[in-house]
Amino acid sequence: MMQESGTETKSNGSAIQNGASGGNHLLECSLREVRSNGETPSVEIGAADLAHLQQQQALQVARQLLLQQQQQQQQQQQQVSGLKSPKRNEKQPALQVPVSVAMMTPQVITPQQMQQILQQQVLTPQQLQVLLQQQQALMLQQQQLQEFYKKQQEQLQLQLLQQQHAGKQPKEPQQQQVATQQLAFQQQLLQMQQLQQQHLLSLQRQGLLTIQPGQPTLPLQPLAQGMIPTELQQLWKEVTGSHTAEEAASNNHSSLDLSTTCVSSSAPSKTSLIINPHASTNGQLSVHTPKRESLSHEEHSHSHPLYGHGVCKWPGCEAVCEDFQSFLKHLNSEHALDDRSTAQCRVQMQVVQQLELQLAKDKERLQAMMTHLHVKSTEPKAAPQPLNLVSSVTLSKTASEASPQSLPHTPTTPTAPITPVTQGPSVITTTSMHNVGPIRRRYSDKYNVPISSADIAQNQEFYKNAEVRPPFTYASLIRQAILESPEKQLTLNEIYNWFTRMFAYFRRNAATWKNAVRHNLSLHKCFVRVENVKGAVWTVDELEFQKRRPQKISGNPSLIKNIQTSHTYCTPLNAALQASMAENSIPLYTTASMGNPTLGNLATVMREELNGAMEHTNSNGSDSSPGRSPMQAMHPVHVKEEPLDPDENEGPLSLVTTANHSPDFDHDRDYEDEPVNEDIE
DNA sequence: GGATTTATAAACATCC
DNA sequence: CGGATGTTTATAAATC
Repeated sequence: MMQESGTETKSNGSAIQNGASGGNHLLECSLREVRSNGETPSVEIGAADLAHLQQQQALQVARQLLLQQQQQQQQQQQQVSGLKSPKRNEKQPALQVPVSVAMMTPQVITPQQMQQILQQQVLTPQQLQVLLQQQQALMLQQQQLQEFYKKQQEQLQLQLLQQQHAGKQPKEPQQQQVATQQLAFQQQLLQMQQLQQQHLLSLQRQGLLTIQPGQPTLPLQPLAQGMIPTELQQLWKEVTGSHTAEEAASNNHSSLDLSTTCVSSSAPSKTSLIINPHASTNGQLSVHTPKRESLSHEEHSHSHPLYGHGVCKWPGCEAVCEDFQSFLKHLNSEHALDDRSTAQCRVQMQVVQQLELQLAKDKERLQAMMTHLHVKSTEPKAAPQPLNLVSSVTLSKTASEASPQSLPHTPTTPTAPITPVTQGPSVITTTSMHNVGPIRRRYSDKYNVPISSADIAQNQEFYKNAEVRPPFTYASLIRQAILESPEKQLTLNEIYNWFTRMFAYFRRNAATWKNAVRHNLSLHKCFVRVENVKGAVWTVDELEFQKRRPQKISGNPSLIKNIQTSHTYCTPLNAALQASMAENSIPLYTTASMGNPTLGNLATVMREELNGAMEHTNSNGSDSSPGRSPMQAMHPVHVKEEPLDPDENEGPLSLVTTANHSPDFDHDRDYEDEPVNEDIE
C-alpha cells in the first residue's frame, strides 16, 4: 500500500561507514578450525599422541560397530534381493565409504513388499508396525554414527596436522581436549548400548518381545552391537512364530519377488509410508538400486558379518556352523529369499534406523559436551551460561520438530527427484523427504530466543552435511551469520553464502530460501541495512532482536502457565520416565508412545527435558552440569515440550542475558531513529 | 476463534 | 534488458 515510502522507515538512517568488509573471508574456514586453532597454537607431541591413540581406539571400536551392523544389514539385503540379480560392483573398501551402502539399503525393499510381508506374517500389523517404526529410527541412528565416525576421523587428521605444524611446544589444553573428546566419544558409545538395551526392555514391556530365560541372548559385545541381534532374535521368534521357529526355512521358493515388485499394490498403507517414505514418494527409486550388492561371499569369506565364532549371526538364528562353507550352505538354505527373511531384513533395517536416530541425538550431546568443555577451558569469562541455557531450551524444543518432516507425515512429493548428490553422507533416507519445496514448517521457536553461536556451532557439522532442515528461523540464522562475521556485518550475498556453507539443506531450492532471507531482512527491524562504500551490508540490531517477542516470555504469568500445562501434558510419561531414569537414565517407549514412529525420540526428549529440569533445580550455577545438552537435532516428535526448567520462571533471564552477547550493538540504536518502538513492540 | 509468528510466494521497485 | 537486491503484500500453517 505504501510501496514508495516504505523504505525510509527502515533503511540507512545513518550509514556506518566502515568501508572494508574484507574480513569476511575468515568465514571460509570452518568453525571447527577456528575453534580448535584459535587459542591453541601448539601441541605437545607425546601427550597428544597418547590421546590421539586413545581416540583412535575409540574410533576403531566405532568403526567395527558400524561395519558389523552395516554388513549384517547388507548381507541380509543380499539374501533378500541380491540372490536374484547377483550383479555386483564391488564398490569401495567398506571402510572408506560405509555410508553409501547404508544409504541405499533402505530403498531395497519397497513398501509394497513390506506390505505383503505384513500380510503374511504372524504378528499383528500393529505389532509389526510398531517394531518397524522403532527400527527405522535405529537405522537412522546408524547413519549418524557413521557420519560421526567420519567426522572423528577428520578431526583426528586435523589434530595430527596441528601437531605436525605446531609441533614442539608443550600444549596442555589441546591434549586435554583430545582426551576429552575421546572420553566423550566412548561415553557416547556406551550410552548407545544402554539405549539399545532400553529399547529391548521396552519391547519386552510391550509384550512384543518375550525373552525366555533359557534362551541365550547373544553375548553383549562391548559396544552397542550385541544388542541388536539379541533384540532381533526375539523379534524373529515372534515374526516367525508360526513357522515353527527356526526350521521353516526350507521354503526356499520365495513367494516374494522383491526385485520386481514395485508399483503393483502401491496403496500406500500407513506402514509403507512410515517404513520407507522415500520409496513411497518415489517408487522407482526403491526398485532400481542394483548397486547395493557389493558383498560377495569371497570378499567376506574371512569375516562374514553373518558368521562369527562358528555361529550364524543371522538375527535370531544362531545355528552352529563348523566352517565357513557349511555356514554358506546354511545361509543359502535357511535364510533364502522368502517372506521370513524379508521381514527379518526389514526389521533389521528398522533397528539400524532407530539406532541412527538415537545416535544423532547422542552425537549432538557429545558435541555439546565437547564444546562446553572447550569453551570453558579457553574462555572462562564469557559467561556463556545463561546464553546457552536459553538457547538450548529453544533448540531442543525446536529441534524436536525438525525431523518430524522426515518421518511420518508430509506426504509431499519431491519437487525434483532426489539428486543422489548428497555428498554429505548418509542422509538420503532421512532427508529425502524434506527436499520438498513448500513445506511450511513452523519452528516453534516460540521463545524465539536467538540462537547463540554455540548452538549453531555445536550442530553445524551435522547440518553441514545432512540435508536436514535446521530448526531455526530464518531470522535466527541470518543473525547468526552476521554475528559470526568479523565485522558483524554481511552483504546479502555473504549471507547467502553462509547459508549454503553451513547448511546442506540450503544448497537446494535457492530461489525459495533466498527470497525468504531477503524477506526476513526487510521485514524484521532487527536487521539493519547499512550503506557501505562498496554497497550495503546488513547488521543486527540486537536489542530489536530481543524485543521481537517480548511479553510472551519475560517471566510473565503466561509463561508459567504454559510450563505448568506442559507439565501436565507430560505427566503420564513422567512416572515411567523417572522410574527408568532411576535405573538407567534412559526412558522408554511407553505404551502411549508406541504407536508413534518417533517414540524413541520422544522418550529422549522427555528425558532431556527432565534431566534439564532436575539439573537446574539441583545445581544452580555449578559449572558441573554440562549435561544440559543444547540440542538434539533429530527429534522427530511433535511434542509440546515446554521447557521444564524451573529457571524459566525467572523469566527475564532468558531474554536479557543474550543481550550481552555483542555489546557492539549498543550504538546501533543510533540509526534506529525510526518511529519504531510503538507499533508492534 | 482471534492474534501472532513464521514460511513461502510473488509482485514490484531500484540499482548496476 | 537482466540480474541482484530490497520492499511489500498475500496466504498458509503453527502456535499461543
